Amino acid sequence: MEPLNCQPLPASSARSSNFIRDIMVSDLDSNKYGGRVQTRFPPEPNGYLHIGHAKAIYLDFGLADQFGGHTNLRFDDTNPTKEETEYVESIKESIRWLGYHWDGLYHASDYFDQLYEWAIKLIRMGKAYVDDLSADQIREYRGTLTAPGRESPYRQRPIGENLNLFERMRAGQFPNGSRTLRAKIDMSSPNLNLRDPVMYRILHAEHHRTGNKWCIYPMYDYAHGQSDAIEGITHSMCTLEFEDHRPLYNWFIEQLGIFPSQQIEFDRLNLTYTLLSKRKLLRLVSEGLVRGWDDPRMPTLVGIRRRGFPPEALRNFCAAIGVTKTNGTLELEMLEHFIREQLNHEAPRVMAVLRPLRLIIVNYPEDGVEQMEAINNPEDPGAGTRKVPFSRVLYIEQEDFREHPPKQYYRLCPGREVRLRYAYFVTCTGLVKNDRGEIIEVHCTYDPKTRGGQAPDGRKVKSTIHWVSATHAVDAEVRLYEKLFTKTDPDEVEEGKDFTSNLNPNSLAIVRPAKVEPSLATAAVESRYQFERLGYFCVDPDSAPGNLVFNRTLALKDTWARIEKSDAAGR
RNA sequence: UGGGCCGUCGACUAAUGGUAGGUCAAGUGCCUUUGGAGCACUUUGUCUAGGUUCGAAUCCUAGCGGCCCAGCCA
Repeated sequence: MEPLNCQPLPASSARSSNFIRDIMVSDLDSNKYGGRVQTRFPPEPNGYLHIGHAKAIYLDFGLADQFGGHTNLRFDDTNPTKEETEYVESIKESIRWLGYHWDGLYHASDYFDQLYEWAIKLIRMGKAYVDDLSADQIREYRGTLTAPGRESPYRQRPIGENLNLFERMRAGQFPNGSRTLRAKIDMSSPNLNLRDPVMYRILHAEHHRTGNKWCIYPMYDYAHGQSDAIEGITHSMCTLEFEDHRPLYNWFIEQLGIFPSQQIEFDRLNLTYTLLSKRKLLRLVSEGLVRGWDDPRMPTLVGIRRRGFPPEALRNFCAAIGVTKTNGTLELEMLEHFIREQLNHEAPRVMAVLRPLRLIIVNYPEDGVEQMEAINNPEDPGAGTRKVPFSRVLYIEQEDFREHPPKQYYRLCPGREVRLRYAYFVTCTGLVKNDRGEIIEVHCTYDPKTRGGQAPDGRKVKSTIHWVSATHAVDAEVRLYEKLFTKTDPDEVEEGKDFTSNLNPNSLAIVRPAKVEPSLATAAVESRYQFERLGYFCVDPDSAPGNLVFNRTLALKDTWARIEKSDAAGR
């Protein structure tokens, strides 16, 4: 057979091999699955997807795609007490947002009937039995990591009795927890998962899809592999902690003689300054430590989206980080790099002033207004230009003026000439302070011959600063985000404390009103911009006409900040 | 201390017995109408000890270190 891996791969994935791709290539070469690659993404609908899932999605969908394969979306809904339909739509929406499309849409619950039949088959084969032990007793009988378990007294129950009892379990004749169906494997196995694992438990609970049809529900281990087999999944990827489950995954498939799906485990994504545990994220939300699941500081996909991370950047990130079986933690900076790279490429530039300082051009006509031509995106000539109104009174950034400039500070200060981006050279001639000694106004003269930003005599200025025209500017609320936690490992805490003690008190700062150029007045929700010299910003869903709200996605890399920092450290 | 998995620059990841390479981070310089972006250069690495081999990150042995497993969660 012609190896499919000879086909050119998409540019984004044209990098070195990884062990999963190697397995796929080898399976294709050996024709193990008739030339097919079929994967699945199996979220449990009990919470929101996070950046860790983005990696799984990238692998499940992306890898299959590279070999012309297919990917199913399968909701792993075997526990009605935890799962809710409200999560289903959000999960689907996040997958679509990331840019992926599933082939089949299934639920583990679609297979409850088949799973039940297979359970009966295993009972008939003498490979499963109904156990009357309580949860506590089962734990006791299971043994420990170092000591073997003991067989349940019900283990040798006759097949007919097992059949009868299991049927009555299903019929609802027994209360929750009173009995289970267990696989009969090996109570002395060093792998705890093989010590007669529970296949079914009694749960008198309404299921979000099957309603009250069932009161017994399959466990993950009994449901997952068989669901894979039913769908003809060839490569079933999951995270490392399931390695110990693989022998069980294979055991059910072998006993049942069904399609031999194979489970492949990879390393979960860990990021510095980031928590990716559903339980802890839930605490942040329920205790009001963030504003919700889609708070832009959250690592959830809905949060990241609201923050303004482009989906393409996430895909590039996943492609770059690779996949292995090594447990590690990625530096957040790696993620941020791919966000900036994408945004630099696609975000239109605009001017906005976060902390306005009035600048008056004393030699400019009182009511003069000019439309200055500005480039929308220097990285993309096709993005064209726009007009930005200029007038006598402007706002500049407070940070861009110093009465007493430190060394290496190139921005505006008394006597210094700088360029106003896309406008004129201006020279500071004076300043005005209030009673408290704060600078409230800067006075400048402009050189009319430098219109557009070039001096005909060829003289240079050391810096260019951004501005908005005071009369034309639009007010906006700007939400500035920083890392949610102060420690690279948010779980690193003193005795008696938990991760909430590592919350960064400055993770959200609201600036209001910021002054933005008028072209932003009609900016659509979710559209992404670069505020020149400041960073990348996007329009928050809270935004409305006349009430603009922006989120800072990420600040630009700031060489000056680094100079200041190392300067302070050096002193 | 039963079992499983894993150890390559500060971080992540390639090299599939044959030149230890890439990305991020850090640093230096160039360039610049964003102190952005870009470009160039630089620093740092095969857990340890033996062994096999002409040749070992790769194979073998023994250590050391890390992660996971005792839910009727997934």
